[in-house]
Amino acid sequence: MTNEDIIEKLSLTASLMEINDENSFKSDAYRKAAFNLEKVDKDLFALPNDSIAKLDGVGKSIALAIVQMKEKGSFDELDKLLLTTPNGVVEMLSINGIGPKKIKVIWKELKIESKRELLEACKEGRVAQQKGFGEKTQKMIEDNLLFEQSQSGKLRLDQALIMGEQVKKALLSVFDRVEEAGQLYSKDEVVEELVFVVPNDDSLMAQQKMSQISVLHRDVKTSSPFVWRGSIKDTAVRVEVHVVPKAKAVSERYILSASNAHLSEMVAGKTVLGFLKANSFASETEVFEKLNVPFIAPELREGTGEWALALEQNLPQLISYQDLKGPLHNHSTWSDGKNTLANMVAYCKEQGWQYLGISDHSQSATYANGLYPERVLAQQKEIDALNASFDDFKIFKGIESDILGDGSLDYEEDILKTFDYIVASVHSGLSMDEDKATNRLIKAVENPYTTILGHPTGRLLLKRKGYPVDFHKVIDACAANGVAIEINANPWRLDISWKYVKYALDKGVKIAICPDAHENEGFLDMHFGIWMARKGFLSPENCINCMDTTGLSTYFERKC
DNA sequence: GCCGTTTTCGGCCCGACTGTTTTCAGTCG
Repeated sequence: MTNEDIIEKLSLTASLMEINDENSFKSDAYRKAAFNLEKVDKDLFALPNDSIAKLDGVGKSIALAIVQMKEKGSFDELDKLLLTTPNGVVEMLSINGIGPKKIKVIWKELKIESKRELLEACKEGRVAQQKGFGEKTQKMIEDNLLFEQSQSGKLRLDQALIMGEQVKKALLSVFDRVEEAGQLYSKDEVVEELVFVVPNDDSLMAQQKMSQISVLHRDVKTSSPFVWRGSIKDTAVRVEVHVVPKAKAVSERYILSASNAHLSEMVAGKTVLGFLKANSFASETEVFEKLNVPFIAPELREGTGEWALALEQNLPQLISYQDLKGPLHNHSTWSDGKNTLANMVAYCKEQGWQYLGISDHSQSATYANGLYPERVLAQQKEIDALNASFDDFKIFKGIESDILGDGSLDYEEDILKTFDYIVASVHSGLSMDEDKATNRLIKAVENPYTTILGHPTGRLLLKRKGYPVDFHKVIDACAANGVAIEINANPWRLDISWKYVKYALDKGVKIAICPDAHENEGFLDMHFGIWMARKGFLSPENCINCMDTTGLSTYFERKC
């Protein structure tokens, strides 16, 4: 059990208490304890029992709950609540836009005990009739339930990589060679199924071996002698295993992983698909050698212009993780991050980076302990002192400024001008139509103090769609105002989508690959950002955090 | 349930936004 698991269970307890009419101050106490524990950077289970109760917001009862979790993975109070609350009601907590209070009404008044029943009730108009509900709320619940249904079984890339590794390990227990293919190999932002290629000339034997793997469940209807289809047992996660003759393994893996648009392109007089099917290859390198074109990376095989560039010998040198010189969008204990500035610097130095850009939340983000002007100045004083103590490292003074409802930034000019750079992002008022969202972003981009446009759509993959944006207009505004665009590398976001990166580059817009780290481990999310950037043709010279300290300082000064 | 005393009880709680109300409750970041 990790700290995150403990926090999740305490938050769940708070919600269940609200649903079950427990004293609201009691449920608040659990919520507050969970909130405070998010800032604890020590392993809670490693702490001695008596020091757990000394943590902020944790008293005798919650300390006991944590100790019980250490012993048995749960605690009495939560177990009791789970016993009296139907599973389907607990699951409703994941629906965006409704919380414990509304769920209580749905359960107690409408006698609904599952998401399926809730969806029916929405369609029949019964939900809107309840006090406190209305047509719009009903429509929102219905939309969100349908969205959730459409995402069922899909995985974020980070989840897919972990589960893919587990499935691969299971496959390797019965096969000598297993290669990931499909969206795992092309590094899609969302993975719909885990696809593998098993090079094996005896498909019958291979199928028999598959049946020995207990973590996988075969779907008899869709499987065939050469393709095993099914899921990870007890989940909706789809798995596909292609047993292919060894001589065809390279071609098959390529075909299963590239987009149709990529495979339909004409090269050497035939389609790529035809070429791959007609030949055998020892490696992917050989595919391109035979065509006499430079290697096209698996991430780039999307059919978005890569063949034309390859045939002209003009493919850009794609960015790699080693090109990064430091992270720019990060949060410290000054706002809602877990680590102190000094601690973050130590971590960045270990990674071999030259700088750390710190951009804590701005004043409007009160929920995240956003910085009022006096705290901005106090933080900058600490940064000055730290910078004075380094000879080969620099902290850049930034802020993640909320883009307010009217598109303006979150401070007056006297504060805005104190930063080295500003990441401007939207955090509230997310339900906007395309015009409003586009204009709000453009207004922020036109602010002379904006350096980087942060997570432009506010989407959370598989969870929240994000508001609609006219990207061409926003990117054009970035080009006109010299504003870089962030690829937020947090696997929940991956925002801006790689699909718009090429357009941005064509317009001369620079990209920043930002981890949005709230703790040191979060810096490593930049790996996800790098994959997305590669899908979008990004080379190091167009990524601002591939600049060295001097180059980046000059880049920032240009804006100030 | 937690905290901090004006110590063994009484008060806790951030504010914008939305939708449902007719002055506010619920949700979220």
